[in-house]
Amino acid sequence: MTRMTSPQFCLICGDSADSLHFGALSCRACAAFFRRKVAGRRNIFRRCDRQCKVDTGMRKLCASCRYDKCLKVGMRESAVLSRLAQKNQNYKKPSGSPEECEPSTSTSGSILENLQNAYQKLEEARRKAFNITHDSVPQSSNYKRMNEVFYEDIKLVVENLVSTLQCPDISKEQQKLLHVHFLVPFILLEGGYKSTNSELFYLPSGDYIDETRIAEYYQNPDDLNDKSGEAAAEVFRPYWKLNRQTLKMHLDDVQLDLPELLFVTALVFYDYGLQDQTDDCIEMCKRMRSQILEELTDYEKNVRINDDHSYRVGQIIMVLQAIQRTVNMVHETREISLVYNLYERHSSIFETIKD
Amino acid sequence: MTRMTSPQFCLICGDSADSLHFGALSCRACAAFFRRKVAGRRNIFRRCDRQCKVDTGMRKLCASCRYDKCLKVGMRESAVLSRLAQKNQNYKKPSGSPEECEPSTSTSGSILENLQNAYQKLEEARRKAFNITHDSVPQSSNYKRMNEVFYEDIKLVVENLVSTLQCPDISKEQQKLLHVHFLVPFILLEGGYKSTNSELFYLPSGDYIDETRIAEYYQNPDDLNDKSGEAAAEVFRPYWKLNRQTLKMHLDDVQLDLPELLFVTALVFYDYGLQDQTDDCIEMCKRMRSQILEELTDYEKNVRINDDHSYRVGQIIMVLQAIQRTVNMVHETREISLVYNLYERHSSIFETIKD
DNA sequence: TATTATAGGTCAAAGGTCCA
DNA sequence: CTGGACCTTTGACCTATAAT
Repeated sequence: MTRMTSPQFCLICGDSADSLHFGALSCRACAAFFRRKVAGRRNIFRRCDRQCKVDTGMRKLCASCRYDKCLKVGMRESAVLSRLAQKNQNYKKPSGSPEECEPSTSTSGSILENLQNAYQKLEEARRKAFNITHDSVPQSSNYKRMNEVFYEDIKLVVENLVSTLQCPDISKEQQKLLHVHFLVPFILLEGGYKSTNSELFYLPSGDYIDETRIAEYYQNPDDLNDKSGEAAAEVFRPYWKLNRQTLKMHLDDVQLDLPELLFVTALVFYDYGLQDQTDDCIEMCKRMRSQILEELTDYEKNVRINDDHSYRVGQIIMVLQAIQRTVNMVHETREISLVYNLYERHSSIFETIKD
Repeated sequence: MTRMTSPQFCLICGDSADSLHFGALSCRACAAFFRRKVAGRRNIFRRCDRQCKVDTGMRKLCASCRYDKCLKVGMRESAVLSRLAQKNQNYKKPSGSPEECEPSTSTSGSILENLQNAYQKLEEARRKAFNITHDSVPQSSNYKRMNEVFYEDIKLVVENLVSTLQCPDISKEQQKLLHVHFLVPFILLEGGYKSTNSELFYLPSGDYIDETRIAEYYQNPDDLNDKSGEAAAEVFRPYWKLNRQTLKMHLDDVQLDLPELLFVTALVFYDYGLQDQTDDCIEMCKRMRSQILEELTDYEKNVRINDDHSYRVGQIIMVLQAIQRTVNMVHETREISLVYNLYERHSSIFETIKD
């Protein structure tokens, strides 16, 4: 704005001025000095009595006086972008070099890392609960056993996995909504994952159901008193057919690895478009999904050697559609309410965990 | 048309707005920013978690969030360089880097190209059928009119769009299965797409329904003889609430452009996991989906300037889940069978086309 | 033909990175 | 840590063009 023909001088050191920098006419050197000091945010050790003369020759001598003069002639700390960046917690360090490829899995506090830890704990708890040792051989199982397993397993999933999925600033009711909606798709998803490439269906206990011989196992209730057994069997009866048609086919196709399974798990959890979901909860889920997708793409780019990570991400996200279809088919059978009954029996767990 | 005397503000940064730019009210700076980013076709390095607030002070801080916001408030990439493109059909985008990839849209025989042609024909047919001229102004419409529009439109969709979607080596019954399953999600998807960023719901005829005043329009049947009118109104009644909850929210978020809409459309068509779908048909759909996903990733890499195309692809594929949920909710109302009745009336069209 | 709205082009100013 | 070379982005200002 002040474009004068006369030569101008740096208001700090008197050197020939470059242009306006951070709100004051200055040379590039003083501008760079000011930027570094602001960005560095370190205290400037004062070694003088504030009387230093700052000029071209002396400007190196006293940083504190030079900085004072910068402020005095009108430079504003807020004009340094990297200063703003620090106020903005979301700002990442820009990667100058193109070959920069820090795998973001190592980022502490990442969603994946949390989930990996939680899942490890879950598997550990399962080993204990179901007496799985490293040399135990998977056994053919039946529906009664399956019911017992899931009855026990839902407890473990809630304790170890669900409880670690953060829901910042969300009411307990809404959290519970997410929890309730999470369990069925998770059971479907994880079951399909563990049974990838197999004709058998693997339970969380490590045992399996041979789907080709389902009929004989199903007519084998030797304990008629156990109502919950029948209930769960009812719930999971339609599962086989539906699952094979939709979800299992997808999962066998996509061949998820464990981190990918966990990303999909998290996406399933932070679902939105649910009935009775509040706007706040939807916003939170959007934010979380955005973060998860970001981490997933980082994972595909940097950790897996896949060249075409976009394609891979697309394939993985398509699993969500398959899950959605399967869940909806299960819902249509109306027997899903029984699962919620199972959930209700454990709901005290939520109450104690979410204090 | 909306020339208000009150001062207007840039929808991106809140600065005082200049005028419409590339489809959105914005200041000159944001307009220039958007133009440069699109025209430059260089990747925007994302250094944040997508949560940056873009305002006058911060707008310089995060280019990727600023760009996202441009898209979100309605700026269209296609509006940049549109003049040049019109003047010179052979206009090539400036290639910043020598190894600039050839945009795959030009690939002859691609799925996208076929769909773009088909969709253009469909829109052309709609203009003729619904008497849309370049100077016709959208009218508020009602349910009776909506029914007429969809009754007519399904015919046009089948003739112009569905008929061009190839199903190699598939029996007519299976093709019909795909066609029938396609119509509802397509109507939902395209309606949501055309109504992006609007509170109104736009019909294929160009007219709109004002959802806030739905009740008064719904109780307005002046022709009780027209059974199909009532039928379709019944079908689409639950649509409004469900759609707003799930699909519309996604679509407003993702801001698909036309090619992306068409990719999603194709993915919806080549669905698998459908009841009564044969293995052959499933195999075909898998192949087609794979090809579509490939083309979509190419498109995101080469045509759109998005830095992390993986993230974009993931976002887009998530729309499939939202569609799936909405379709299933519509199915649950059981009124969907009426749509199939509408379909049946036109089924002769299939018979003549697929010889 | 003049006007208006919105597109594209240009360039100095400003910020950032890198290295000796 | 410093200074300065060098690069990229920004936004004010200007011109171009299509529709009216």
